Amino acid sequence: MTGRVEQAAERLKALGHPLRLSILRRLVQGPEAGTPAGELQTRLDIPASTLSHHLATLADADLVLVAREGTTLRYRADYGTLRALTEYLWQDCCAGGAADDPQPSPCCRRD
Amino acid sequence: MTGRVEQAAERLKALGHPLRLSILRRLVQGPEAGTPAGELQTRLDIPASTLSHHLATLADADLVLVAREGTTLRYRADYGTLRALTEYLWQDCCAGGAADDPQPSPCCRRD
DNA sequence: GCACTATTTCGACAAATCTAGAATTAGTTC
DNA sequence: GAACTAATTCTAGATTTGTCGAAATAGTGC
Repeated sequence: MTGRVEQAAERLKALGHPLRLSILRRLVQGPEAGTPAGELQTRLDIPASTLSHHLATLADADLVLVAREGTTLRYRADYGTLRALTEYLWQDCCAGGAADDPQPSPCCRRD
Repeated sequence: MTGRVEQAAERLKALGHPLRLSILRRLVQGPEAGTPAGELQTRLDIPASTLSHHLATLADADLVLVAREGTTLRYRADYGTLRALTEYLWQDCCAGGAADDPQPSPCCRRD
């Protein structure tokens, strides 16, 4: 019974850490099939347990998906969730979220 | 000497709290001149000190601006920062941030 | 300056988060 | 099943965050 605001907040919070944002960037840049956790660990140069902790946070927020391939786990970005989140944030910023104020806010005016 | 990733993470983190997200929504929906802190307090029905704390967090992240008007402080959304943030997040999600992977990720494909 | 209102800052406590070494689980290969 | 690799879970300590009452500050009007 988690509301829209709560869910969006949870996901934004999950993105609100330099390491997790870096992880997501790598995943987006990596192959569509996903990037092995070990490769992330090597690239980011952090302890495996720390990485695993952050990956779990991202997965809990439905921002990344996992698939096992032998002994390695491949992580990849969940573009559906990411798109929904950016759209929500955008509407929050531009239209005030609800429908009771149809005209766009100044945020939308691009010069 | 704060990098782009760190700054984006700080701002996403600031948005990553239900109350702060609700505050921002109210500000976006409110008048362009800004919404008095007292009005936010009444609407959200939370202690003034708690609200002030969250407003400070949003202000520290440059997500909101303040202007004094007599004894009241009017808060309003900083659309410039919000737009930059959503754009950064969007590019992070769609193009991998850097220029070493020009073609868009599946995230951009809208059906 | 005094009373009054609006809002912030201080202080304290509980709860959540971050980090990372150690132990454990999952899977493969022989 | 033993040895090996990949990754997670456990555990603990340090730090940060969230909450909110009490006290302080900023501004207005008499």
